[in-house]
Amino acid sequence: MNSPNPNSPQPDPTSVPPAVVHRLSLYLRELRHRIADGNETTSSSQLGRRLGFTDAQVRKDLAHFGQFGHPGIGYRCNELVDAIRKILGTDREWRVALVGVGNLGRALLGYRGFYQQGFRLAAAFDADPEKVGTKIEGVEIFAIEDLAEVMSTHKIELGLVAVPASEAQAVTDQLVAAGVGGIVNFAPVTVTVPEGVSKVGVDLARELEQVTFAVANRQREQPET
Amino acid sequence: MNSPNPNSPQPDPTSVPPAVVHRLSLYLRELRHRIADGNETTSSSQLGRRLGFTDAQVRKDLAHFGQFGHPGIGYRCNELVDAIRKILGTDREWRVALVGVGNLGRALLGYRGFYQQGFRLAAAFDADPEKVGTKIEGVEIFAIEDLAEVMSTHKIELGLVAVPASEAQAVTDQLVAAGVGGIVNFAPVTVTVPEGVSKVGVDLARELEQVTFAVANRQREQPET
DNA sequence: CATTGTGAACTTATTCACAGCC
DNA sequence: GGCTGTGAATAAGTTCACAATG
Repeated sequence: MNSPNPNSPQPDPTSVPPAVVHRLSLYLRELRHRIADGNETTSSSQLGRRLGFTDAQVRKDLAHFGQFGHPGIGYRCNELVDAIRKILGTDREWRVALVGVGNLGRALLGYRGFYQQGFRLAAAFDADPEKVGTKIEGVEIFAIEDLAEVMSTHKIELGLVAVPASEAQAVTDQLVAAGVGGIVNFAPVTVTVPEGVSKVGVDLARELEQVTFAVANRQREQPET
Repeated sequence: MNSPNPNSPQPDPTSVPPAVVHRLSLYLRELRHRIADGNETTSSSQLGRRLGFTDAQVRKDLAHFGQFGHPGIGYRCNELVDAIRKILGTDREWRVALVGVGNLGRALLGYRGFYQQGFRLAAAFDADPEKVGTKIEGVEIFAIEDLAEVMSTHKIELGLVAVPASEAQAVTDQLVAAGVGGIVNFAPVTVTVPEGVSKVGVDLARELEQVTFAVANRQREQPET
């Protein structure tokens, strides 16, 4: 191990466990906070302690992708941030569309965290003709019928699905047909996507259920996924 | 195995892996959809196929908590829904408070899925004096200074943290001091809670990062956590 | 001398496969 | 025949522990 050479392991990324990717983005977030606090370097044990993992876990996770540390020193925050962004693919901007401008959809349009991480909400869609043609948070709202065309002209790569459960699969199908690479589904239903399209589900009530289970069973705090 | 007897295994719930609890709430959601579609029963293989797991996985997960199935028949949907709700602790109402009535906070106040699953948003808090005293979606907004008192008079058990990252730890501490059993943290920072309090983190940008990783590395669809 | 990266040991989770049942 | 529950087998993930290093 000498000067960081991210080209050493570089394994088949298909074999990286999803849990590792989850933690990676947690490391990224924590590194940014450390930088904001004026730190130049950090270590696997520091990162681990802060996040509820062991130091070995942090190192093993990173080892999937290369060598980023400096023995005796730890990790240089900026260096590691850049490396993780590259791994996650967030070292560039991504154009994102939202479908469903309800309560949650509006919140997503206004969420500044997306912008800060390089996600550009370039278009929104809604079935309500009243909303079509208006702008919310500077994002124009289009009719669902125009989805394919707008997606193409705006070069959208990712979709956020924030429609009622009953509409989620149909909307997902349309996004996929329009060539989206992945979606985040906020509807409380499991949608299916073809192979080669990726998918993450966020269900707010389900998150609360994880807490009620723990409270009802008086468990101890879980590390953050 | 005969008539379901949920009292057989009934193991130390502390030993149940978090991943099992995640899937449990997915089973619950899917069961409800099946009931809504008019089905009386389902099977581990049907549930599994729909959700992207094996049938054995579904059965093993349930086996942590008892015996709920009927050989040759499968699971009676209503029966299993009741059992899972009991396990998750959602067989009763939970009183929930929201801290931070910004974009996301307002969306959470208006989210009907919470109500449907038995979560009652009984109070909201915000630092902005303009908002204090008003109501959004029928929920009254209080000053953060009054948090402890309001939490107690409204018998709040769970908290939703939807404040900026810089405030999240302080708010969490106040909720914990007010006796909350668990929190869902929407701020993009890892907060710490004492043992005995449970915590779930939801970071919208992180969810998108899981997708960009998959797209950037052309992976295949992941089963839903 | 603090800290990484990593093989080996261990632990946990998933799948297999089949007896028992409807 | 179809399906559950479960012990045994397998696979995956985590931690240990230590040689290598700036």
